[in-house]
Amino acid sequence: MSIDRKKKAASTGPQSIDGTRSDVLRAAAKLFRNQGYAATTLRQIAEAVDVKAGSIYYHFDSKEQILDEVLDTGIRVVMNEVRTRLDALPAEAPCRRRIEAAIEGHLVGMLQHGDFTSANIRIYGQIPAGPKKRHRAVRAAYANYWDQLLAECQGKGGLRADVSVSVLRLFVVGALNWTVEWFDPRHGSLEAFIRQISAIVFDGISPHATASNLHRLRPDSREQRR
Amino acid sequence: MSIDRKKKAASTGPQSIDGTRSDVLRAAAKLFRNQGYAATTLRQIAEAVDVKAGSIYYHFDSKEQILDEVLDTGIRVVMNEVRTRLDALPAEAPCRRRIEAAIEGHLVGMLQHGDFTSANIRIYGQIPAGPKKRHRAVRAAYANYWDQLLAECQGKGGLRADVSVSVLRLFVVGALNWTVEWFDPRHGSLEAFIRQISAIVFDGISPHATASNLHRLRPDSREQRR
DNA sequence: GTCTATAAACTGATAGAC
DNA sequence: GTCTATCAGTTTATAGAC
Repeated sequence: MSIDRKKKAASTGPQSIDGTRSDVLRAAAKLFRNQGYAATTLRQIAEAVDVKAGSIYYHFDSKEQILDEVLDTGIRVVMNEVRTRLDALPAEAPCRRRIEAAIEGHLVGMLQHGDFTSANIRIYGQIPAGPKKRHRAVRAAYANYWDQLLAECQGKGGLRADVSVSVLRLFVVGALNWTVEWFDPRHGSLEAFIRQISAIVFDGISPHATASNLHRLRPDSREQRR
Repeated sequence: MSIDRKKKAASTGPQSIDGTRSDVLRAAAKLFRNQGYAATTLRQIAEAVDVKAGSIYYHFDSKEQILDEVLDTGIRVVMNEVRTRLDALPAEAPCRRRIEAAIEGHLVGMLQHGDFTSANIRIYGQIPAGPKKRHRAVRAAYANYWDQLLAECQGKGGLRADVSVSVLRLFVVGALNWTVEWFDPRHGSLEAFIRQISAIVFDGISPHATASNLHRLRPDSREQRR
């Protein structure tokens, strides 16, 4: 029996160094992401970390407490990546560079902690009222962080002014959030992906005179305009 | 008892004219959206349409069959709105206008059938393998529809060429999908919203010389560039 | 810290009356 | 078409042994 445990723990790899408690959170995030909160049973979480269901109650008071921690982690890892990059920029950095740094941090945070961030995004609209209300403050803080960045840039003329900051933030962060659902590292590096997404966010899908499509500016290959 | 039924049916409004079967689908879509598939019980669906749980099995073979129809409806209503608008355009319509029509159709379809479309987006990643596999063809057909539109435009130079069609489609459709999670009609009309979203999708968040921010082009109010 | 055993409630689905 | 009654299985959470 203890032999079985050691074997499984070894196959679980270096994740187990933090102990059962963190293992439960990681397993829960993955299951919440792929099945939803209500559909995930404590027995499934327990089995994933090679423990019996009853043992979980030594580390957590309830299933809802596990949910609380998974939700908060999903936002905090992203916020940390964004804040780190923005704090590293010089104070006089132009808006485009600052927003690029925020986009990069958001994407890196999302894609490197996919189970926590994807679980957060997927299940937030489906959880009970209690956890939803408790988690709201963490979400609001992150939204506020973006709003301040964007509002400052819009005030300086570094951001389009015909759309409100809140709509810009909801659109951009929403679009970034969704990339975790379809980004595939087999189709290219994360760095290249970040550059592409940044380009679309800043300049849209319209054709631009970039190095890779300059040839399109020859009149005969241009689409007819009206 | 039959009095109670009539009273409830009247309060349910004109939705009931299609009969219990459609009522079940509408109620299921709403519950799936807000609680997830597994968390929604047949008893909850039954209660929402003022019927007993056992009665649902007269109209549907299983809970999974209800899921199948809710999922398919969520994509089909959107695809119909998009196709209707594109088919109404003249054959020589420029790419910008065609893509604008697709964006408008997608947003109208999503926001006017919010429970079906939001349920689809929210729970697709969390449902059992059977329904997921069955639904895949409907999703692929819609993705293909966008890909053909975008590929044709990119070939004509009507779309930026430094990002692949599939990434452009995934980003744009993903961003549009997410708007159903935050669009609030109290903050403005649907028409104005569509114009704003189209503007961001085509030209990005960078400042532009539009009528509403021309004053920003005065040199002294412009952000310092480097 | 983890286990077993169990309580109390709920689940999808079926059978048969009306 | 809808109802009631019920089956067999599952759920979260608890109690107490080790």
